[in-house]
Amino acid sequence: MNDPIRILIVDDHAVVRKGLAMVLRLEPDLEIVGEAENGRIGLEAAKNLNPDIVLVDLVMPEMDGQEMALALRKANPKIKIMMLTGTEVDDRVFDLVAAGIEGYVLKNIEPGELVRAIHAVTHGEAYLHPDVMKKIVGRIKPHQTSAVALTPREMEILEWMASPNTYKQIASRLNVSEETIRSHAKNILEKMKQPNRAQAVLSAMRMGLIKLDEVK
Amino acid sequence: MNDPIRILIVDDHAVVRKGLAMVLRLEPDLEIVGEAENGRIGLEAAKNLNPDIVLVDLVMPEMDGQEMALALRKANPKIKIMMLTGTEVDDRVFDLVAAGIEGYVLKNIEPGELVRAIHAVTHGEAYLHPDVMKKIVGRIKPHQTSAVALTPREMEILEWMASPNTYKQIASRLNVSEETIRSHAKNILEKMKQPNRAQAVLSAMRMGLIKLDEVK
DNA sequence: GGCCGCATCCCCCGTGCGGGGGATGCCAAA
DNA sequence: TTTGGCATCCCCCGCACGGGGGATGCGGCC
Repeated sequence: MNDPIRILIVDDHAVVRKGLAMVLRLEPDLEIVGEAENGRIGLEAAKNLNPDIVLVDLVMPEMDGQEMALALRKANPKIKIMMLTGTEVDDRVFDLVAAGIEGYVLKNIEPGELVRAIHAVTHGEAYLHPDVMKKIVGRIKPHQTSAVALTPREMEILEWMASPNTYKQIASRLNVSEETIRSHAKNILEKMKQPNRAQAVLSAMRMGLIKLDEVK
Repeated sequence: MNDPIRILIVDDHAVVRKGLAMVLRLEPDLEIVGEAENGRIGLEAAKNLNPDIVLVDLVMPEMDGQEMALALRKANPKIKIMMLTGTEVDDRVFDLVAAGIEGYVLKNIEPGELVRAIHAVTHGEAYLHPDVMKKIVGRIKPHQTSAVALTPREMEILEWMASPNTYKQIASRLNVSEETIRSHAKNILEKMKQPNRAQAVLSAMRMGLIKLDEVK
């Protein structure tokens, strides 16, 4: 096998630390290289020990898990971070996954599942607890409003409307008259019930008609 | 143990169906109750057989996996759906997870992993392939590009700029002169190097300064 | 053949907005 | 104390855009 996975545990409750360590030590390919009782100490320990992965409790005195995770991510992005928390999933998960935290598990996780999660995360995968996933997926589709019936040409124009180009510029790109573009735009705005170009684009994005990254 | 998990397999390739069935039959608590070679037949079969979970290939003739999944979800939301697809993850995953599909795995998945995925999904969890997860998480934080130094007031105005309100309307909401808003807007556009209000909003959204759902 | 959706093109008007130039008062840092 | 950032307010200009009214030709559908 490969080298063992080097783990740092950060939690303010000694029982939790010891419990985790005991469970994880049963696995031959896992190695506990350190423990810390708050974020500040944990951050220092992570810098010194350079573990493969850090298990961090979210709620801690002095420096909580979120603060520590963000700082550690900045200091050494190669160290994987697995957030541990109680049974509730609060809104901080969005900031955390956005910051690139690899793992997020609840403390009632089965030991075997935790081990699998650790393996997944150290192998570059992401492991999010089903409840976390549900929450994130829920945010993905805030409004799946009824699709608007746009013609293919209108869809094309709509994409161009998301670009910085003026109607005149769009017209010259598409080799048609500016009036044609304005005419399409008028129809689009009416169909989408939007007051102006900017709102139409935002609305289209909400409906999934336009992707944020594919703008001309 | 409990009753076995009743599985319906929907794939247009007989080899894939047989292969899957063979692998899954090795598990004592899994039972293959039916096979179908396209979405239309699969949909009927699902209604008749009432399986616990349906494994659906994404690309199929007649009625593809997405179409079938959405129809089945509508017809009987209690039947879990696990989408099977090739090696690439296309944009349809967003629609699928938004529609509440529980599982999404690539066909190169290890058999053991597939069995675990089936168990997870039938137990009410979500199982998304790591690449899918990455894509979804990536959408949460599209680009965390270098932040632009906006003053608090400018940030506030920027959020209002994403709304349908004209500068005059924003001004009256905030109890300041229209000129003040225009002045802030000018500074914002200059700082963000954007040609107009619409592009500034899009750019701000890309940078994560504005969230799509929190528009005034 | 008639109807209709679709894409193309045209005109006019009012106004929202971008870009340029200012000014004032406040507060904190130097 | 002076400087500089910040928020507020003012004026002018030109253009992009929204909203209203059209027209033409093409293709499919009944």
